[in-house]
Amino acid sequence: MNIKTNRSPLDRETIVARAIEIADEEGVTALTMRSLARRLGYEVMSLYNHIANKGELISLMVDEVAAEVEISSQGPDPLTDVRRMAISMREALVRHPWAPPLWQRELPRAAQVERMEHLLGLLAASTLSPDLAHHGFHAVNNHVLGYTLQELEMTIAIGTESELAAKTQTFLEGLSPEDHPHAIAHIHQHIAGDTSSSFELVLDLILDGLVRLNDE
Amino acid sequence: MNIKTNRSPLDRETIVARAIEIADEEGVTALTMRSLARRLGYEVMSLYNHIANKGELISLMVDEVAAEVEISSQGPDPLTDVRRMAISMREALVRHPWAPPLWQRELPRAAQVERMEHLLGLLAASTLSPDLAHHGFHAVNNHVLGYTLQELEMTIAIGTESELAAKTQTFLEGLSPEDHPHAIAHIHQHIAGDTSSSFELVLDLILDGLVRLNDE
DNA sequence: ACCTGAACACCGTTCAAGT
DNA sequence: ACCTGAACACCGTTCAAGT
Repeated sequence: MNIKTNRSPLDRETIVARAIEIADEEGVTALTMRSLARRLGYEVMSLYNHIANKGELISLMVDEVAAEVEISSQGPDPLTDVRRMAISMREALVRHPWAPPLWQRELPRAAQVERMEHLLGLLAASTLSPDLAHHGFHAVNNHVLGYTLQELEMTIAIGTESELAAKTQTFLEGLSPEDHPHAIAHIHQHIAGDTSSSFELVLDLILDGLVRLNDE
Repeated sequence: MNIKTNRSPLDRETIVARAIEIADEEGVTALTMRSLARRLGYEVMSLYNHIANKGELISLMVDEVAAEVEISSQGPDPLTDVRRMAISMREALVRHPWAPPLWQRELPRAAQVERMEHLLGLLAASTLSPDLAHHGFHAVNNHVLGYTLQELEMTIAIGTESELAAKTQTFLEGLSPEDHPHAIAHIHQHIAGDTSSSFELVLDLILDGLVRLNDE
């Protein structure tokens, strides 16, 4: 009796879905071909019948996160839709904290291309010049990615997880108030602060700046 | 005769320096404890007499890059110095393309803290409100990091390296002009474009936006 | 105090063999 | 066509032994 029951048939889609589960629950470092196979109820080598290698797996996982980004097109004007997509992208990235560092390591796949195409379309439909639309695409993209990336690192280091919070605490105590007053104040602002409003503040700053530059 | 000649004595400083050499020349993936030991002329295990583990090594390497960022304070006004530091930071990151993805994975070390302290000091000395100074720190930081990160990925994927350029070429050909006109145009803009002027354009957009928001 | 040989517990991946 | 046992070539790291 070789056939194990209670296991779904193996295909790319379910492999990627389980891989995302592991990464969400236990972090990317816990995602190995072996741990993935174990969760699926198959042997490691079976995975290679459906994906070329781990790099392809990760690329597929990232594209699945990209697919969660809302394609917005109902706004009163194109830049409002750009704004909504930026917020939706941040939400998707926060849902999958392992994704930001891997976001653009491979060439974009289907969902990523779709998101990119739509975002560029919105910018082209706006009042922005082609040149500013190009810069705007990257400015928005980088802001979302950079902000989320740093926010997640900060949350990991400072958040309520007692173990790492202690590490940060000893770090903070290592800073002398006379030598590093601003750094100390900055970290305290973080512990008290509301990050998501700060995200939108800078996002609007960028969008407004683009429009202003365009109208000059 | 156990003593090998022609090798510098082992210490943290030279270990980190050689590690950076390997990463610069052959990429981070080529940096293993074994390859590092080989370059130093020692055995692998000797490294552990000077550094705790590979994580600490990488953290030390990143701090060395942070030390290359110019601490600017001669400008006509504080925000000009902020601008200069942002440009200097980008230059340091471009010099060490492996650094951006690792930039804030660990708690900041001495040089990183110094850079942070000075940057925050400049923002505090500017006309910006404490709140906007806080947001400004992250906006500038994220822009530099995000922009450099995406620029480096793009360069790797699109640059003159024939092998990967071909990969991008087939990717481009996979996009149909009727379905993805904007994406195709965007990539062509990249191949032709001047990235470093775009970096400064968005940087100024952010700095001007902060001042404007502050003066409202 | 610093260096190192041997070994351990992992990785991703290949290949030939099974059904 | 898909699954898998055994094996390979790597990792980072530990520990006891050397000097």
